[in-house]
Amino acid sequence: MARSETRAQIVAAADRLIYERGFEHTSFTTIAEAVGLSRGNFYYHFKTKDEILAAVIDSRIETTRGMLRCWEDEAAEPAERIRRFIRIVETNGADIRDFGCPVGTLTAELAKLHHPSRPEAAALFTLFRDWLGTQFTALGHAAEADAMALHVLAFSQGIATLANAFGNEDFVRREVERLEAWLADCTSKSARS
Amino acid sequence: MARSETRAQIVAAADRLIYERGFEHTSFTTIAEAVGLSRGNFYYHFKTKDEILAAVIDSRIETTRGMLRCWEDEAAEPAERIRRFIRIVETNGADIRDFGCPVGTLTAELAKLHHPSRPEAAALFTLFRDWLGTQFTALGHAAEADAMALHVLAFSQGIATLANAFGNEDFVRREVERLEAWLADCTSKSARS
DNA sequence: GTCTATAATTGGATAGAC
DNA sequence: GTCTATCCAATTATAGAC
Repeated sequence: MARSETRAQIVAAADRLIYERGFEHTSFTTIAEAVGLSRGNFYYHFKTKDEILAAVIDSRIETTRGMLRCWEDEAAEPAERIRRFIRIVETNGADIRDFGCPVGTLTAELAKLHHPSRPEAAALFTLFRDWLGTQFTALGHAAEADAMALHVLAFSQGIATLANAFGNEDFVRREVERLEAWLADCTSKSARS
Repeated sequence: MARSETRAQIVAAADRLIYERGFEHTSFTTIAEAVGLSRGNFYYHFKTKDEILAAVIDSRIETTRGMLRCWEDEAAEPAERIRRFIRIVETNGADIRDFGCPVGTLTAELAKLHHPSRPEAAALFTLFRDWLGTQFTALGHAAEADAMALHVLAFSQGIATLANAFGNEDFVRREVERLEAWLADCTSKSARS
């Protein structure tokens, strides 16, 4: 198989495994087995475990950029775009109940490990933060755009954490509605002014 | 040293280490060194790593119960009690920025590991959930008490996650104020009725 | 109750044949 | 580009002396 193709398969498998089992608990053996590769061959593609993690984070950054672009294409209204973000805790409900938020749980794990890739993982958060900030600026809240972006980000992280802990669907729906009501309130305020 | 005394020391060291480094990344060696004990002696007190985790969770449950009782003693007003809870993200600001919330990060890790002690870790969340629910009921919101408790719990989890990711103090203060404003709004509504 | 010594396993990582 | 064989360090865990 072509070098880049195998590499892509490794990154895809590692991405999923790291999400489901955590970085530390994901071994070379596990990833190699998932791809159907020998451990020896593995080292031809990645020299160290940290290299795989870096590749996975890069891949997630690209995927996230694509998703944000997609939301921009699908919705012209900033408020509707923000709603797309808010609803991912429902869209990815099953995964979040089982494994939490991929960004939040990875960032938390890397913080505890003092891992060198920690800033890159946090950059995933920054991607959402900046994108949400841009939408709030477009809504006419330039001065508080970043604060509002962080609020939405934090709120959805909290929902993800408790959804994972309790597996309660009603709770997720209720909190999403609460956050959407808050957003609607912001929107009406900007429309009024 | 007396059996129970050494055991208590082990649990205290393991508690802190698991919080700072995560459960999987905390080895017997690390805990033994922290207590100043040989690895061999260690097995006299705890047969398996899972046993230590169970003891740590039990200890956290007791500590939490004590903290909740303390808040009840210090504040008679339910709203003030809830405010004590909301402010722990500031009170424990430094730890949360470095290691996240001890309950949220442990629950998330154990979920990914499919660890048998997962329910016990979630019980820590339930402790706060029920206590907050009791306070909201006392505030005259019996019907929505649990939903409001979960809201406060989720909100503070979100703050902890982002505080850990970004290390932003302003953000924490702002979000705590936002949550306190929400609480004040609830209180005024119950006062009016 | 604490120690040293050691087994058994798994982890990351390398060398070299094909 | 993929394999097998191997190394080394760290991990959980046990046996038995003191």
